[in-house]
Amino acid sequence: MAENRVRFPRFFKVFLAETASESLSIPLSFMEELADPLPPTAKLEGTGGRTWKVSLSKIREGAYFTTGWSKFAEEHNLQSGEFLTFVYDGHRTFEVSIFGRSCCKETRAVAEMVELSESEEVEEISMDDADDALAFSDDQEMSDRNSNTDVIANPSFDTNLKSRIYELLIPAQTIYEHNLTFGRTVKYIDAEGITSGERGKWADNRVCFKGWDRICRRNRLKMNDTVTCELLHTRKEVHSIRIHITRGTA
DNA sequence: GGCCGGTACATTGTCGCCTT
DNA sequence: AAGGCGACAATGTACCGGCC
Repeated sequence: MAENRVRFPRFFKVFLAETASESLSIPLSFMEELADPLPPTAKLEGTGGRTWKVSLSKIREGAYFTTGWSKFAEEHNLQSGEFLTFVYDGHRTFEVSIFGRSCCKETRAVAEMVELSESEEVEEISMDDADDALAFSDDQEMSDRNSNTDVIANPSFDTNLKSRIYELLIPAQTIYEHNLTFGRTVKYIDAEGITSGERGKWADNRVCFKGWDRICRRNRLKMNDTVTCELLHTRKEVHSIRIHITRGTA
C-alpha cells in the first residue's frame, strides 16, 4: 500500500492566527532536512493546485516562512486551529495540505475547477499525506468515507495545567474506549512545532509521558486554560499527540 | 420477578515524598 | 530541578438484600 511510495520528509503545524498570520515557524527538528545554507525562497504548492513563492528566513536557530506566507494564509482562508501538513520535495517545494476542523483534507484556492468524484477525494485523504500525520480510527475512517460530517476523527481528551507539569497522564478511559496502544515515545505537536516525550513507568501500568513541561512552558499554559490532546495513531498505536489550547477567561 | 438503595470492591486521578 | 513511584482520595461498578 503506502510502503511503495517515495517518502518525502514532512512536518505539520496547527495554524494559529495570532502567531502565524504573518510568518510560520518550521519545526526545529525539521531543520536537518533543509539545505544549509537555507535557500532564500521556497515554493508552496496549495491544495488547489496553485503555487506561492515565499521567503525563507533563518531567525536564531529556527527557519520561518516569511514574505508571501501571509498571502498564502489569506488566500487559503486559514483559520485558527486548522491543521497543515508540509511535504518537502528535498529542493524548494513544499506541498501543503489543509485539514479543517472537520479533520478532513480541504481543497482551497483552486486554480481551476476540477471534477473529483467523492471516492477519489476520500482516497486521497486516507492514502496520501494523512497516513503519517493523521491516522483515522477504523470506525471513523469508515464513517468519513460515507459522509463529511463535522466530527473529530481521532481520540482526544481534555486536560489542563497540573502541578506535575512534566508528565502527561493519558486517561485510562480514553485508552480503553479506543483500544489504544503506546510506544516508548510520543511526539507532542503544537503551534510551535514538534517535540517528543518518553513514556513514564508507573507501577500499575497506567500511561504517562514525560516532556510535557516543554509544552506547558512554551505555550505559557495557565491553570484556567483547557488543553485538548488529540491522539494521532496508526492502527491504534499512538505516535503523536496534537495539542489544542483553549485559553481560559479568568 | 423487578426495582431500588446500600455496601463493598475496583479503578482512576492527583499529589507528596524520596532519589538521582 | 527532574523523575520514579507509592499513598490516598475520589469515582465508578458490581453485588446483595429488602421492598413492592
